[in-house]
Amino acid sequence: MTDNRFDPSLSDGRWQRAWEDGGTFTADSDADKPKSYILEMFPYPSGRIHMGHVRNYTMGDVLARFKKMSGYEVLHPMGWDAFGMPAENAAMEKKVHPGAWTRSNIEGMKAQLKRIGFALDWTREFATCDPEYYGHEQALFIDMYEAGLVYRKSSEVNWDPVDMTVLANEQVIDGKGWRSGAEVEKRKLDQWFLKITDFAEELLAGLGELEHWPDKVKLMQENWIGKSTGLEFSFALSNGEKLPVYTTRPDTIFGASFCAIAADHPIAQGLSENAAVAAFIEECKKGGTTAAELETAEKLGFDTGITARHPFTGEPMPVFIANFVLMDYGTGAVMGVPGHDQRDFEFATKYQLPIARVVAKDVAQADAPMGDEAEAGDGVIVNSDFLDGMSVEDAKADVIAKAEQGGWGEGTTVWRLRDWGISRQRYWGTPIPFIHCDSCGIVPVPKDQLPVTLPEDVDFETPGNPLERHATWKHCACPKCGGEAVRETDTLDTFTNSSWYFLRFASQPADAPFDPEEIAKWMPVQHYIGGIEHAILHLLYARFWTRALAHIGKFEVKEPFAALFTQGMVTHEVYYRMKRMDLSESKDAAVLDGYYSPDEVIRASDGATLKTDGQPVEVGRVIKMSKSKKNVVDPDAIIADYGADAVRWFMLSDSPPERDLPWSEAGIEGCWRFVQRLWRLFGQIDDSAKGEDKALARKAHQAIVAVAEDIEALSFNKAVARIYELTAAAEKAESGEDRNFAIRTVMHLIAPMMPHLAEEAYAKLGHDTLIADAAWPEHDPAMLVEDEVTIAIQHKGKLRDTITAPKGAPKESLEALALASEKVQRSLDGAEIRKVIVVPDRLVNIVT
RNA sequence: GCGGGUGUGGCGGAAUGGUAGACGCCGGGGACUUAAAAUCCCCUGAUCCUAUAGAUCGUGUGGGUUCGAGUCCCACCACCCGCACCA
Repeated sequence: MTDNRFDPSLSDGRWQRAWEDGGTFTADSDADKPKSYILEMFPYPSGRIHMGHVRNYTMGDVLARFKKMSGYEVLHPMGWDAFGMPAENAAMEKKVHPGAWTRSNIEGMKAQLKRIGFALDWTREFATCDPEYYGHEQALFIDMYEAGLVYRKSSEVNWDPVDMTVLANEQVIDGKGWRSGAEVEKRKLDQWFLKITDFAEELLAGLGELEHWPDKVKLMQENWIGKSTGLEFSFALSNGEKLPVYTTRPDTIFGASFCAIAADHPIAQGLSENAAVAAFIEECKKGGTTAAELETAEKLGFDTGITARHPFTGEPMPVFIANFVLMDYGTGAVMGVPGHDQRDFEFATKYQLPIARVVAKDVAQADAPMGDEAEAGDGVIVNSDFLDGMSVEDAKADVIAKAEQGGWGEGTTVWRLRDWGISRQRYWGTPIPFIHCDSCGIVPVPKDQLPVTLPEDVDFETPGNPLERHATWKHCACPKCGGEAVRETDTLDTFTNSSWYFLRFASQPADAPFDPEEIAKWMPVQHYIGGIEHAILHLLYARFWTRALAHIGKFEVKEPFAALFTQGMVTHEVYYRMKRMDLSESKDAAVLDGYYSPDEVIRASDGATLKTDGQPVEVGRVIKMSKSKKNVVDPDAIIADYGADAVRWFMLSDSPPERDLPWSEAGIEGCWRFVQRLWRLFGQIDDSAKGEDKALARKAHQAIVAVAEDIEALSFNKAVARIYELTAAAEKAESGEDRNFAIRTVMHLIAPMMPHLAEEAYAKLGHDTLIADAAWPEHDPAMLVEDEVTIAIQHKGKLRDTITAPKGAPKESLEALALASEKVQRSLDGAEIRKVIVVPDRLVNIVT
């Protein structure tokens, strides 16, 4: 390489090999240093690394390298979330085995990651489709079964007719399969479940201790868990049956004027011999589930003719089948209090049921007429017999107490969270390690027979579960009685695989899923970084597995991730053309003709043209990179042009990490220029030069502290800005000891961010060790303090002048200096000074 | 509908209640060069202006607290995200 130009095509590989050969980033759990576990959400091996991965892993990498330089033993592993439907889809489309497809993708993506120079401990790499990994998962699953956390039940499931599989509630979006987009159907199947609801209270309470998680994510989980407290009680019905209902507002019980049950409630079903009832139930099922449809859906009811007896007044109330009552929440039946619940209000208005006021602002307002909507707010109870005058809270407690004393109801907690249905009728997943025996029932596979491995010879020509169709795989002997039996052919939801992988990274004995002593050394993960799209599913399941495993005595850790960071997406503007459908001039007649990728387009400051024909293309919004919009930039191509460090620097610059990062060609060019600028600067260290530059030295010491703080806070964009400032100051400075110090400081500060450049420069200075192993520079606290400060002088709230004063100058002298300013005097223009506010080392504000 | 977030130059964005626009990108001007690339220097919120000076306005809108508000409070607007008939 030439001296005045940094050549990443030579340097990147050289240092990547040096780190690998030296085991630089291999974590030693026996090291006598404080430990730090840095983890990014592991990728699904879909084929290629994309910019989103690069951004995610660059952030973790900077943290990991910085922690190492700061004296920590760092665990920064990588692996593959390798089970999942894309592999099966590929198998169907391309006629390759899911395993072969997955392995080849892993190989390619691993090479891509290495090309970016991530400080990963590859010795701990695994894929969740490795029999060793999923075998341990099967063992843990059996442990959970034995602890009573796994059960089977016949249940209505979300059936995806395209993927031919069951979906979790979380995987159904607006009534459609999250992956296939197909309309989801209801089916009854025998399913395996994990008792996540046993941990609902814990998972909710645990959120309170997660100080370093984004509030947004905690709130989303809180809403998902959905705790509510209230009263469950039964109405006596005119047909002799009992109708259990659940309410969060027992205080409004005197305002109840009807009952409503879900269309699939047993009582409704029992009446369905009546054609009118059956027709109404059918009508309720038709309603769409999209946001817009629900918003506008009219409240519909069918009067069953049955009446319910009010527990206090004894009054009969009509019982309706209603389309707005959900069977799978509470008891599937509600008491309708139209005055204080908006849905009940709409319903009562439509069917002309009484709307009584039982909550008012104060007792004097007891007879105030109701408006045109329900009053859900706080107040005092009125028109409610013994509750009159009580606060809402007191009345709730009182009614619950009365119900419990009277034995007709009890205070209960209801959760929105459902148990986790983990059965998938799919091939490419962890086989559920159980055997069905006609005489012994359900029998776990003995642990010494684990792993239950997937058969290799499967076909994907027909939809459905290949394990079910396989000629021999499912047939086996019962471990208990030795008779003929069949294996469970369901596999575990892929979210299971990602629910404990961080434990396996921390510790990987051959004969157990993990070693509790090693777990104790590394867990919890100190920084967990990934996309916001996992705010609920993955993060809740991982928290559940960790708690469940702790519950059955596997280790002490309760929460897996001490700090969570959700990074923004990498975005790019879209390029497209419209075409006209007809000859009219109306712009509305134009429809999308097609999208163009950034490398098909020449982008100028005032627009964009297509390379092939030189004609303009439309420049659209800046949105998430996606193949369908063609606004993707391939990391490999960029790295080939600019090297790994320029790309890494781009990922860290400008946008705060939690926000979206707009990719731009100009931006990466700028990063490339900075790489070369640093290279020239690093070449200017001259140890023979003499000369002081206290201001520069001070800047360098301040940067050491500030950049460290910024990295710890993951404010990479701020760290980048400070490094630019120090670089510019060092460039301008006269050569001498302090300049050399400043340049060496820059070299160390950029080492976590641009490690190849830093290593190359470090080696050029004659070091035969790695800068990756070097210590973060020490700072001199005395050098952090300026001895001169700039003081702002304000008058009438505006800046009039600035003066330079020694740090810590007394108020009186600052005031005198301020008043001595000619500009200030001009602004004052002889006005009478009423007050002077002096903030030491900051400003003087003169009030007239 | 409920909950949460965001709003600052042409763009990405800085700013413990104390000099708004750090830093980067774009743009303009200049130096070097036969030329280009590369590099370096200067300018770059708006308006006014008697123009190296000076003034006014300016952080979504309208109020408020304060000597002083991008920052705190109240009301509103726009956009984004999550949940959604959850009793």
